[in-house]
Formats: sequence, C-alpha cells, structure tokens
Amino acid sequence: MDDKSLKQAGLKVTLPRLKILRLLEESTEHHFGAEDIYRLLNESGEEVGLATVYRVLAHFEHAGLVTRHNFEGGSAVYELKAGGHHDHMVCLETGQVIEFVSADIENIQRGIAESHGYELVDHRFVLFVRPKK
Amino acid sequence: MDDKSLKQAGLKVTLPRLKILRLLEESTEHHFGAEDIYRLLNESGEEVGLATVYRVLAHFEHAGLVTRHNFEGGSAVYELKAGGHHDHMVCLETGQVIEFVSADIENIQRGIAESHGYELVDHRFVLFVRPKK
DNA sequence: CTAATTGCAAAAGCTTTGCAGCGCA
DNA sequence: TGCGCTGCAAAGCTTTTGCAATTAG
Repeated sequence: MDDKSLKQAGLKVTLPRLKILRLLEESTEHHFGAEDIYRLLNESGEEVGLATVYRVLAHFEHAGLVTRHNFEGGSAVYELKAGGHHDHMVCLETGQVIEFVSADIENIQRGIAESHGYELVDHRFVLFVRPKK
Repeated sequence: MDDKSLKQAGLKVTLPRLKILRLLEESTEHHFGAEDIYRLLNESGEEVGLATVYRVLAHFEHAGLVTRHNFEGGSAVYELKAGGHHDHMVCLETGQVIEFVSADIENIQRGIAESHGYELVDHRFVLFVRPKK
C-alpha cells in the first residue's frame, strides 16, 4: 500500500521513504516539521538521518504526496496530501492547527485570479485565531 | 510626518528608524526583505547595520506599523500597513506580488473562525498564479 | 551493473543576540 | 543623566550540499 503510493509517485521504494510515509499516514497529527519526523523515528528505533528526512520530504513534495507550509515560526511543516483539499486555522495560544473547508472560499478565489488576468495554480489560506472567551 | 507615525507608535525617533520608514513609505514597491532594505539604504549612502534593520522591523511589527509575510523562499518580507487591508497574489513565473481586496473573503472568514469556537485575530490569504495564456 | 539514495559532516542562508559605545528624551 | 538604540561580530536555527559508501531495480 505504502509501497504502491511510492511507486505510483515514481519514487524508488527505500526504507527511509517507507518509514517516513508510514509515520505521516498513521499519525493522528497531520502536521510535521522535518525535525519532528527525525526525532519521532529515531525515538522509536528507526534510524534515519536528518538530511535524509529533508531530502525525502522534498521528493515527496515534488511528487505531489505532501504539501509544505510556511506558517509562522522558523521551520516549515509538511502534511500528507490526502482526503479532500482544506485550509488551516492556527491557534495563536496553543499552536494547534485545525483544518477546515470552505466551498465559498474555493469558489471565490478563482474568480479573483482571473479578473486580474491570471490562472490560479494554488493558494494558501490561513486563519490566525484565539479561543473565544 | 514620519516623526509623528513613530511617536504615535510609541517608538523613539532615531535616524535608522526614520530612514527605514521613509524607504517603506516612498517606494513604489511595497514588499521588502530585510536584506533589500539594508542594501537599498547603503547604496544610497545611508549607512545602517543589518542587525538594526532586523530590530527596527521587529519593533515596527510589534507596533503595528508593518506586517511580516512568510511567502515562499527562505526570507520574510515586510510591508507597510497602510491603506486598507488587502491580500496577495504571487505570480509563480515572475515572482511579482499583486495586492487585491475581496470583501467576500473578509466576510466569510470571521464566520469560519467562530463556527469553530474561535475568535479571528488575523489571516493570510495568498493566491499562487500564472499568467493566463 | 548502474544510477539513485543514504549518512555524516561541513556549509550555507536568514535571523537573533551579547556587548560596548552613542544618542534621544 | 539614564535608558534605549546602534553596530559589529559571533552565535543560532533551519535547511542544503559534497562525498564516499550502500542499495534498489
């Protein structure tokens, strides 16, 4: 199954790639920094080099398996592209990332791009929020 | 005038701060990296240290004078908060940044945050586009 | 067998920080 | 005068890269 995703993506099936893909698929959390992945794997005895984690994630991104986000804070986070498209809400107090979908947003944005003479390729919509008192 | 903005923001009026604020206000371009500002100032004979540029921008951000964006690519860009609020469209071929406003987007997002039990603090909406053929 | 991938360590950005001296209020 | 700001250089982080050894197909 993992094997298949990798092959379909045109990627050679190697141990580090399988380990990383499995971690991304099996975790309840959906957003990981490279350092997180490195730490989690090594803590569970799966030895993978940090440079490899970065290279694997870059490959996954090119292959369309994951998306890279630059939220706030120094480091990027990666997320498996699975399930439908969604956007993100980041809680400024807890750092928690909530996913949501808005059909309205999806509909509006294409019109905006086109009214400026452009073709929409992708978008990033992030809400920064705080628990309601 | 510049003087006033700084005082209103509760910032001590110093030469580097004035120079940077003037650059941000007078340029037709609206988006600058710290390195850009450093280079532009020094090229026009205004000597300012790079560390100072970073510190001034951080102060400006806290004071609400500028917004910091983490688009793609290694470095952050800053933009003067002036005129109304707007969002951004980044052309993937030319790197050009276009600003736009969408009342619909503005209206929708607050509802989204609240329906999840959060209060909206800020948002980031970026469209990645390509010239229409 | 060949080309791609890995690991390590070193290097490369971008940004922040320590400290001594200078400048604004 | 006193506290905050500046500059420089050094340190810190995240991410990338060179290279020799290893592995997948």
